[in-house]
Amino acid sequence: MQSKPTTIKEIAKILNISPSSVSRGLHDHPSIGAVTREKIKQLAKSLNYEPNNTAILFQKGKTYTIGVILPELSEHFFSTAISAIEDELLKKNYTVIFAQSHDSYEQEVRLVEKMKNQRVDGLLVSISKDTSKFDHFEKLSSFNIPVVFFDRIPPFKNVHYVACSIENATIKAVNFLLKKGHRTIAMINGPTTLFASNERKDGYMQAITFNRLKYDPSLIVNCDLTEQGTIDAANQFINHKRKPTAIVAFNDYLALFLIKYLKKLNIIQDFDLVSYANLPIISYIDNSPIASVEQYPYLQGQKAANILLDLINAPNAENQAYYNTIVESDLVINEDK
Amino acid sequence: MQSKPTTIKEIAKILNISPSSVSRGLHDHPSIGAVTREKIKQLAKSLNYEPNNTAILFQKGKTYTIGVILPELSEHFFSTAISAIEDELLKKNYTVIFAQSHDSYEQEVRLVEKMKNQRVDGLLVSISKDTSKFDHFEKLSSFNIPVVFFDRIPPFKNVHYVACSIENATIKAVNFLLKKGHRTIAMINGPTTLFASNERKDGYMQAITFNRLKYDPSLIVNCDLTEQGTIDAANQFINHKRKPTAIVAFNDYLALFLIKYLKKLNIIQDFDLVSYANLPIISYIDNSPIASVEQYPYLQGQKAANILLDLINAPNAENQAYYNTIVESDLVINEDK
DNA sequence: AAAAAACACGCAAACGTTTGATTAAGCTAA
DNA sequence: TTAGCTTAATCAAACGTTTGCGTGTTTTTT
Repeated sequence: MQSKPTTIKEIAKILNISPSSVSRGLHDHPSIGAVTREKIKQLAKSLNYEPNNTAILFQKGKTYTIGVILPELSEHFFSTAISAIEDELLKKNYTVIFAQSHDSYEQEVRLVEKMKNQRVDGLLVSISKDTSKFDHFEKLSSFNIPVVFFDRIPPFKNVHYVACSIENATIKAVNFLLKKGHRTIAMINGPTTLFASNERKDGYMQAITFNRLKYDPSLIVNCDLTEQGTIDAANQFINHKRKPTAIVAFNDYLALFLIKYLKKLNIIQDFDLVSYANLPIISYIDNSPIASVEQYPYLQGQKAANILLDLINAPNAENQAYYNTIVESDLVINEDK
Repeated sequence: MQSKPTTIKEIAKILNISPSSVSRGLHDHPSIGAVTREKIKQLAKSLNYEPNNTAILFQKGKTYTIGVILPELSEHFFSTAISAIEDELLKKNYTVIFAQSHDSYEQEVRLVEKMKNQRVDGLLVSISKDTSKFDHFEKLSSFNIPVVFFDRIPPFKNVHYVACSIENATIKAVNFLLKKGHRTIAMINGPTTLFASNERKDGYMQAITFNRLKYDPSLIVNCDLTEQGTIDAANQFINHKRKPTAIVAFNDYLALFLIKYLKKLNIIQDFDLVSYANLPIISYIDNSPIASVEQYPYLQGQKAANILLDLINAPNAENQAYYNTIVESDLVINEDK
């Protein structure tokens, strides 16, 4: 028994009134009398009437749907962020559709195109590692589809974005290590192509120079984020003429590789580690970083979602300022250490 | 400059042909001549024509959209599963919308309702911990919306599902421990209300009795999945007259709690641990479980997605059998140990 | 050369809902 | 009484696309 869903027309026919009256009745429009309104609502209920969303969306030219494009959903950072986005948008009765770029620029371009065809009301994006051109996003503005970037953002200001101040956090992190007495602090950074790598480097340099120490460029090593890359980087420090006593790792994944390797060499106790939080359970690990930069993915997701809603509902889509929101990241000290 | 999107009608008007011909031309319908077809396609391209999806969906009464409802996206298991689902459905040009029940039955009911209103073509669901009634899903079948459950499935056969054989995996796990010489094996199980708990218990009992050992019910302790609950359970074993030499933990989260506690008591070396994999990096932990039951979330997601597509495109939605797919889970031995 | 078939396209309805314009009836105030 | 107002409802168009059916023209077949 495949009951076709009830429609407004059917209700109208049964009640011998017009479909428009039914529509208005269901929406409490003042021009429908109380008696008729109740009759409509009761019949609708008893027939299990459910508005046909596709019809409404089509009619209104609005989809109440937000697209989310991010590199990799199975990374904890992103799954937490999108979890927040969904929670936030559900409250406002928006629907979330999402897709993963898998860190491929071409895929990202395709997905943006697809989202546009889906007529999303707006887009939340964390860009792929490969993305250095942004035409595919600019095209959206001519269709009046607002975009808010989060966490992985383009390197310029004239877009809406939410991100963490990795630079400030890095300053805090290095200061913390300096205060603990460390004088030779190394950093295993990400690829130079990443904006995030530059921020870390800048923060590091600022902290060092502010404390009137000499900045030694050879203490920052870039790495490709793989396990082998991390090992190679570590080797440079271990054999360094000024052997560091503390290491700042680009993220928790690198920190894990590093810990594993240093343990194997049995020199883990020679270093204090600081990392940037991606993994929830890293604190359970022995010899885990003594401090961690928390980037608040849930908060970032929340804020990005709300900014997007603001933009969608802004009356004057014209000449409005760009939202450039910075979520202050915090240095979380691992108590056990 | 907010260019309104081009429509088929406009193209038709410019070319002085009917909208139907344009539509057919764009779809390579045989009844449109090659010349006209090319003219249509070229103009469409130059005007940046993009089909209005909402109109198409409305017209076809199909949304090419799949809903996914799961308890908690930020759990690694689920983010991996949905990652697979998205990858799989994107290939077939379906769109994914999702929502989290946050393990609340009421929320789940609401979400099912919402998905139905969205007119999804099908639903993939991992049920909440609280769910013991299933009317909200049964309602869907009268609207011809197929549902495939994965991982967290209802406790009966007359639905479509994909899940892991936790029972078999548990047998393997216990056998593995027995082969290692353990004779007193404890289990920290989940709440008795969970189907997953019963499976583990059944597997445990089968392995024990098959090996002609005596089953001691006091060696299985149920726990509420919290840290304190785990500690309470552990204490029962530690003070047990037959102190176990191996412990099977309900999942990696419990294993973490357990490891932390046993380390604190400095008796971690007295136990061999086995757990069920939820966390990707648990193997990096010292004293981590010596073996782990892998439940293949990516594979489960893939299979569930494909089954759903089969159901959606099945010509005879009537009297067809239920897909009851079991993904064999494997016991992964942690090599380092 | 006539009949049949193939081709190329147009017409109009349909999908379900919303909404501006319109109307008819009853009521109020001068 | 009559113009004006309120109330309660209807009408019809519109959103963009698809599709069954019809039709006129050309080509093929016999």
